[in-house]
Amino acid sequence: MQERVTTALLGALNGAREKGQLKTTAWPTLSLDAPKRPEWGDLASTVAMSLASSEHKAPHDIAQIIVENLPQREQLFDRVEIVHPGFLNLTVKAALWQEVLRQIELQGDRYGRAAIGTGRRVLVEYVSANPTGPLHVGHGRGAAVGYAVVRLLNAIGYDAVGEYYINDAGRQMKLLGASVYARYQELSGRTVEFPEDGYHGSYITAVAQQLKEQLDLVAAELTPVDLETRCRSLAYQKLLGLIRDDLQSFGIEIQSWFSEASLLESRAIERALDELKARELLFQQEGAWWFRASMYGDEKDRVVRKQDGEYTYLASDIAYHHDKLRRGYDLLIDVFGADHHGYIPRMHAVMQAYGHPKDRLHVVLVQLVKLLRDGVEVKMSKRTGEFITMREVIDEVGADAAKFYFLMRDSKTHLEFDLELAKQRSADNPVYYVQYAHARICSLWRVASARGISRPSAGGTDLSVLTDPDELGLIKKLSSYPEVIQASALAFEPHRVTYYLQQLAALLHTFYNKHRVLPPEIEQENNESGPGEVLTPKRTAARLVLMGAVQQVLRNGLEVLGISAPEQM
RNA sequence: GCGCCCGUAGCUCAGUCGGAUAGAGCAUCAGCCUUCUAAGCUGAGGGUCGCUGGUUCGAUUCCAGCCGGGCGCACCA
Repeated sequence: MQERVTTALLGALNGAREKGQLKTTAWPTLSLDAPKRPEWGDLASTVAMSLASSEHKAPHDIAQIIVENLPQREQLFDRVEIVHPGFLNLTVKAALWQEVLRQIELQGDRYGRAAIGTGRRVLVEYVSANPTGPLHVGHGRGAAVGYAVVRLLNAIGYDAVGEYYINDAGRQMKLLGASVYARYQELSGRTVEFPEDGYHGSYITAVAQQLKEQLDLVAAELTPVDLETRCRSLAYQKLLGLIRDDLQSFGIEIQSWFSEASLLESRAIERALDELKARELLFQQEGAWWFRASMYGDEKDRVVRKQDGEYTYLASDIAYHHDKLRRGYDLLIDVFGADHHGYIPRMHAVMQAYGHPKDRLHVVLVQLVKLLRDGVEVKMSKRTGEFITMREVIDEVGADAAKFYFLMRDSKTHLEFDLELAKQRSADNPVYYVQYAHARICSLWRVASARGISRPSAGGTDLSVLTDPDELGLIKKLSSYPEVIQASALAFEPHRVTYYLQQLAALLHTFYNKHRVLPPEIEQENNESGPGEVLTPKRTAARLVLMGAVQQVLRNGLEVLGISAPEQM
């Protein structure tokens, strides 16, 4: 609908220019908002006001010119008004709104999808937690956001893939091995010194316990060093398996897993750095190799290879992003925890060092989650290994509620997550509010079929009876859904969808309480379906079509976020 | 000290490519189920959009400076 009106406005502007009434060559972007007050029409444009300065005309006069040149004015609009100082308020014909319902029925699951990104490949890297322990709540938010971003991009035509970068090389892995080794020794009655920066979490002991039998078999044949190495690889597999399981229970499907260690094995790090050397973007100083990040806006140059010959984490990351580019992705997205924001400039520098624009990489920041229980903060400490795991949250509140909560707020702002609140099956919990709207409509189908009323198709139903403000309000909301999806996807901001769904659900609940869709079971004298209206079969049919469209959009919206749409609650 | 993010109702937060009287949920108060799911609805109260300047016909939105909160500034990952 917005598209149709925008086209008409553009036609008016071009028409006026041909007649010499307007001179501006490049029109500003025509944005149409739904005005706050119903008497201001369905859609409003501020274009006349923004043209005022370049045209040297009063906004009101420009608006007048636009109105005079508006093509198909009679067919499209019931009312066209100019309001001081130059608002153009348009009231679209009800018949056109009703048309939206036919479109939704026709497009079904595809309603809201678009082809904007067709032919462009995107790689979204998210979670990427070290496989040295279970995922915690913060990872859960990153997972929900990353997954939703992938689905949103796919919805508007991009070929987007989610990838998990496994940090399975370097110091953290060594520490993991040493920690498990120490716990294993303890379990076998020997005492060894626990590594200084080792992992203290109780899950390490649990892993050691689980591996004990396996390790006992080989313990006698291996040197302590080899045994520790064995601990490392077994613990790594175990923990990565747990992470995969956790993500699966959370309903997150990650298409691709990329191992950091594979970069070392394949000498990809060397090759990636050689390429930088060839471009004279590496230099040696004090026995270390440095990347000239400062040439591309980072605050200083960064070490990629230490004095002792070891690569830094940045070296792996350079090679990893180099690899992503080589794999031919048009856009790279990294979902980072906000505590890594200092890393962004150097990654942008990497992009440019390889000759790409820096916005070829977009970083989505996800702020930390403040976990509460009954309003009291639950403290987490990485050092002692005491933290709330993602698994605990899923078990306690369910995957749907957890996802919705994580996606409710702009990911770059802090999020309070109250476990008790998220668990409550009440108005306090927005996910149920939205799902309930969906289930209520499904219930209509059940009752209708029990009473022998079949579901009408939009094409074969007279929708002209849908003129009530509540009905038109719902339709207008439905018609803006595709725009919401596009804007949300292009901004990488899934929270816009959760917000939209809550608004749509609110309109549905209001409608549902105020108006009837199906006739009452028993014939009644009073056959009112709402204030001053009579429920005729015609009205029932039209409203069923409307309900079907609302259900479709609720389902599509939940689907794109990876949240279920239950038929019964 | 430098850099990034945030500051909107008592609380948690939407909104902001500059627009008309700033929104939702929670909490508080008052109502609504013999008829399609009350996990719902209706109404009421509640705001110097952190502060001060600037740009503009118009600023919560853009710019600058301050104040407050979070995070980051390794030859760690």
